[in-house]
Amino acid sequence: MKIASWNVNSLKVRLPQVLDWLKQSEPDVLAIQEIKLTDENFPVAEIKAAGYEVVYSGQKTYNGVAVLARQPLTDIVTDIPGLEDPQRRILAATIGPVRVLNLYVVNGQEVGSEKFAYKLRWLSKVKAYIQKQLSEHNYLVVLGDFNIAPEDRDVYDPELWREKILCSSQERGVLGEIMALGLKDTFRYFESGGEHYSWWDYRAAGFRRNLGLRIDLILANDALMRLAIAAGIDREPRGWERPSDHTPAWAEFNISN
DNA sequence: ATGGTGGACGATCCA
Repeated sequence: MKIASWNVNSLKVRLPQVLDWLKQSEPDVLAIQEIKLTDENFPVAEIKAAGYEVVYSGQKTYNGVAVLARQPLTDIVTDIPGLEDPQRRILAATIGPVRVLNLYVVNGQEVGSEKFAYKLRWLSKVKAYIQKQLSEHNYLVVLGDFNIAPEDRDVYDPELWREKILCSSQERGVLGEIMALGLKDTFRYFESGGEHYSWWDYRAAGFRRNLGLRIDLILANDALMRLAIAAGIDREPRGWERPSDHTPAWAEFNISN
């Protein structure tokens, strides 16, 4: 089972690229973030025609998440206990034996800002939900745009980004707490080196110069991690015409469905 | 030089 994550930065603009990527990469599950459209405007027919079932939690202009899968998606959750939030950032679904939790983590703008406080609050509620999900499911994947670079090797210039948003000790601390519940970074199970990124700023020719951060993560619980056979980041879509600023990350597990 | 680009939307907000 191949599971992928991609912040598409507007599904309206990126739908053709999503369909192209599905065809060439053949994931069993694709979690997408920042669809930036309402449920009424979700392109269900196009995605079904590509051979995928889909569930979504949309919002006008900002945020919005969806999960595409070759098999039925069940037990859908879009709101979690203790988090009254109009922003559509969470979508949990079960596909075959695997529970999938798709997250569009709050960006946070700047360390110490009101949005930063919201980010930490949001993460603490999500952490509690993940703890509960771990106790209820044999196989759990938590994936998405985490808006946190886990370590310095995930950042093109760690000194420039030291204690900045996406890299601060507080953000890394909460991510560490979440992973300590029993989740591992699938990418790091297979690749220990630096210069592997999933997001490059549109500005300052970030992609051309590989000035990126690895902030799109696929975490798996220990039982599922034992079945992991590969993980990676597909840089190709970031080089396409009119790209998202993120590129897809993926992980493959030795389970048939 | 406090910039740059991109999406949504229709003046700014968000990333």
